[in-house]
Amino acid sequence: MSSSLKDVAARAGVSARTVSNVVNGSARVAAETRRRVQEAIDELGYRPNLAARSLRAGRTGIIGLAIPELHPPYFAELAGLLVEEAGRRSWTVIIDQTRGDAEAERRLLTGDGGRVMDGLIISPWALEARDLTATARPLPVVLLGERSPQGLADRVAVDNVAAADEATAHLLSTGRRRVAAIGLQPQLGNGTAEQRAEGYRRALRRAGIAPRPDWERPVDALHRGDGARAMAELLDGDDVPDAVFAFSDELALGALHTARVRGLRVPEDLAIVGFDDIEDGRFSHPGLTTVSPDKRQIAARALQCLADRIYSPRNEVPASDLTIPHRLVVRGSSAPRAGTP
Amino acid sequence: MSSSLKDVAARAGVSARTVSNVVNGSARVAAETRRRVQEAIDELGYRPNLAARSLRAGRTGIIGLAIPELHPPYFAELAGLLVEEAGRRSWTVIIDQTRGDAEAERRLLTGDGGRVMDGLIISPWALEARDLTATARPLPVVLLGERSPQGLADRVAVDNVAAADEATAHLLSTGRRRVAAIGLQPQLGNGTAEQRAEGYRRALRRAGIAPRPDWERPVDALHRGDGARAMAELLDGDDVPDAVFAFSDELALGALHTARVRGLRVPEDLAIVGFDDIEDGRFSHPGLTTVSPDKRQIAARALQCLADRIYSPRNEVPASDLTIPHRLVVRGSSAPRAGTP
DNA sequence: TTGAAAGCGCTAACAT
DNA sequence: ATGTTAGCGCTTTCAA
Repeated sequence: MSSSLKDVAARAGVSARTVSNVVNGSARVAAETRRRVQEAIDELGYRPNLAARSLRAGRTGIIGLAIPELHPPYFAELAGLLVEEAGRRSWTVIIDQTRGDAEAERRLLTGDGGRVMDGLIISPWALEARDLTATARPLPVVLLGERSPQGLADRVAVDNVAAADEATAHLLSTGRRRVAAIGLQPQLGNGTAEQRAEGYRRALRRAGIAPRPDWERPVDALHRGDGARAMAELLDGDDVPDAVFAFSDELALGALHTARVRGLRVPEDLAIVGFDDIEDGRFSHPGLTTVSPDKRQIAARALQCLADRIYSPRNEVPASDLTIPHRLVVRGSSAPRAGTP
Repeated sequence: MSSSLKDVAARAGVSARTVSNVVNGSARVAAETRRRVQEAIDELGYRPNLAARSLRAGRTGIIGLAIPELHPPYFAELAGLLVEEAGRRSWTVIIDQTRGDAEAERRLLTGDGGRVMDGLIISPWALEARDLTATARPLPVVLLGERSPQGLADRVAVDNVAAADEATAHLLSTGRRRVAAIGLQPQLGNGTAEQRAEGYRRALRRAGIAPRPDWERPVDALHRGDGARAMAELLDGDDVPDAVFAFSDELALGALHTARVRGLRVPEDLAIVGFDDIEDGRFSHPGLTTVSPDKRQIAARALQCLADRIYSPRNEVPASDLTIPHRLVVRGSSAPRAGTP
């Protein structure tokens, strides 16, 4: 067993109180005493027991991040930023993968199995905001994405409808009229895909184009393979689109893959736009046009929300619903066809 | 404040002991008592305080994962697998990003700032194994990658020399003779790049080719941009290679990017092989030939090492040095040139 | 089967 | 400036 405050105190011939003061640099301690204590600490290799400290403080300094999966580039980047920003606040981050399992999400939210985390940032997949309210949680929670939780919890997200509208409008502006969508998830409750579909349709209608259900392709997950499959379905149809708006960059890269395997030229035969601005899209061929959410801001704001709640006097900070800026990054995959203005 | 064991006990009219028994499902409790207690738990929304439990148990159930950065696909995939495998053991994972900072790595290892973690899995960047021994740690540590710690700590890694040798030999077998390398990191202590360079040179020599220092390109990091830059340097040289072995897939994808921007055909004009088998390489054009380490096994074995130490009676499990299998996955980026056998 | 109580390591209120 | 001590919430030994 490693040594405790008491051991150090004994060795230095002082009381636990004094050692605690030295460790925390808090109260004033005589220089000579401090030296003796520090010596004892070094000799014993003393390290404060954080469990004890947490028990005392009623706080652990640990926050949770719950995402469907860690490895997709979007989540990996976001998680990296959250860990980094959390570090600034001296918080450490526990990562949980919910794998799109409603039960896992619920368990995290209700804190079954015990309270370690001071707060939770969750990117829901299966659950809707409404599910959250059902559970009595003393735990501060921030939702990433999702539809508006109507004051039931904090939420940080981009304006998905507007962003999807812009992306689609951009494709239309390059002269394409036959724009398909990849990435609908009718089976899901979190609403993100639905919002992007709505923006997509809105842009079409504004251009006088009637949305075609057969050009709104559903997917199981947002991985490259799903995008590749959906693209293949589109190309196997009677009527082939000349542009695709994919609801994530990974879907877009999958679609790009299929297009090239099938011998289509991108962007000449098929233009593609994605969503997320992951690094791969900057190095693909052609470069991927995409909606770029300000990920660092998502991370920073989510943590700010959490901090407000954790440090606020006895709950009742009004729930905030923050919209994070995004911008359309145009690259080669949606270049205008030769001859188009 | 949320309710404690005592509150539940009071409400149910039993002692804390009994509530504890119910919560842990441990000792035998009369059905009727259990029901009353459970009712009180539900009513009060009781959740065990894990800090208290940890303090008692002397264990937190939390392990640390320290990696340079979370977002590179290789680390993201590995981290995802580690989180998943840790879950099987009912461990949660705290993630730290060391950003290649020796001081950060050292701090994690020495446990300055206190003990929360029961163990640490670290992928060192700046530190060498030798640095580890300098610190008196009661903390179980597993090294990922690195050179052999000579019994000073557990280590899990692929055979980098052999793998690099295979990759290079594969390029030679497709008829290329002018094989360059991208990814040396002479400033680093962890040895991985050095081992891969060694394997690369070994294969060249075996084929009767003298390694050329100007074709061993150093990089600052393993990102796509670094690979793109290194490739540009190679192409700007007097003498241009017909193949490149990149020490990571990201470097390889960056190199591929540059090659295509410069109008080179891959694999006809330039063959490329990477290392890591990240998902992007499966969807790039052409598909990326790569060394594929068994990442799940890396994760599983690392956790096993940790478990052995954490649960072993009073230290002194001999340090293990595990070699994880890898295989060469051949894709389009290294296809033989037409006319080559 | 259940209760009473000690103690894990730390901080802070109170005392000197 | 430093010592003494209660108590954070839990598990578990000892008793009943």
